[in-house]
Amino acid sequence: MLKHGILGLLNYRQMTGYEIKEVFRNSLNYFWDAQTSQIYRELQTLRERGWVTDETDVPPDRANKKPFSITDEGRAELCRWLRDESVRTDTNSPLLMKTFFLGELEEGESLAFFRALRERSRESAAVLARARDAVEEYSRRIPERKKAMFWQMTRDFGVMYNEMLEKWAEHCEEMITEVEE
Amino acid sequence: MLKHGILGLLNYRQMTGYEIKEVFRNSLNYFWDAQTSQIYRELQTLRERGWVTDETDVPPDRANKKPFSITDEGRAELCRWLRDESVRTDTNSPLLMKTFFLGELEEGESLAFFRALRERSRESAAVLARARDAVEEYSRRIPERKKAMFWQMTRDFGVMYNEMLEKWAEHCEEMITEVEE
DNA sequence: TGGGTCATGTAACCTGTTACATGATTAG
DNA sequence: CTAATCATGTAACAGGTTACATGACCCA
Repeated sequence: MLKHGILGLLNYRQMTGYEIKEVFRNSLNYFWDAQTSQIYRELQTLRERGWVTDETDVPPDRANKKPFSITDEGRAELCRWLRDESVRTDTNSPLLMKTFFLGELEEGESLAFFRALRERSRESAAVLARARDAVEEYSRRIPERKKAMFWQMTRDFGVMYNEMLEKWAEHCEEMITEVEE
Repeated sequence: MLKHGILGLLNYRQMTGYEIKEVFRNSLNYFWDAQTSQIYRELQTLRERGWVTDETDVPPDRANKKPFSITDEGRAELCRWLRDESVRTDTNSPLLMKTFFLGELEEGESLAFFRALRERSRESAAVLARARDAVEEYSRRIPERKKAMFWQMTRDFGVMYNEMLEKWAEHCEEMITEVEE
């Protein structure tokens, strides 16, 4: 998966591994966490597959920089992946795994679990609220207005998911307290 | 993660690897996908850690069955995990990764993406609707009513997530068509 | 007796994580 | 000059996937 994320970024422009990491940390962080070690490794395999190249016509401004750019094969692969029907339906939720077995704990403890969840949800809501303007601001500086729309969609997902999560946690707390009476 | 799922199930009762697989396939399938190969491997490491044992007092009804049961250490570990604050916030969403770069495709294609998503969402909604009664039915046959409540919560999450997903997909389709005019 | 499903695995691989090492460049 | 941060990696591990192998049991 990270492979295609990297391809997507290199499709915008030539980048070094370090820059890729920065973009993930600053823009894609709320739906993907990328380790530098993995980024550098993936860049090697992408190069072996001929999807990216480190031979760029624009030489780096620093000696210790190693910029990569996407190849035509890489662009083809990016589109193939985007068109691919089989969108993994993000199964495997550690959150629900835990919830499923939460009946083993005392009422107080399971209540605390959902309260902590709501707390964290509120925190990310604050982050996402700021993200809206950041995306708008950034998109104003690039030519392709269309792309910014899809970036905003991922942020909107975050907002809606958060709202849902908070509602769900509340619902669970009610279920627990109703039984307790 | 699967380790603790297995511990949770063995905490209900003694089970073979095959039975564990069946429970995952029939009850936990909409939030976790477990391969048999992994289940058998995890059972070995759980045994090595002393959290489960294959030495059971109740001998299997079939020669080729190998039932496992949870140990006191296993139960302690299960509770430790349930109480653990650091609930991984399920980052890394392949769905959003794809959405982020969807601007590379034609409007028609990106619209098709969200329509397909809504279609799949409606399908799982139907499955989850049936799941409600299944959980109720099953819980009526066991003594611990309390546990069934948490099972229902995971189903409710599924329902709410699905609704959210459908709304989001609709919202995205609107964004695309509004720009297209 | 032969096909289905019950039942247990092994091996290779892929993706992501954790911990660590190291050199180059820049700002104070 | 020195500390921060820019920049590139390696090694070992953990968790999950894919493909395959194999034997027991049951029912028609």
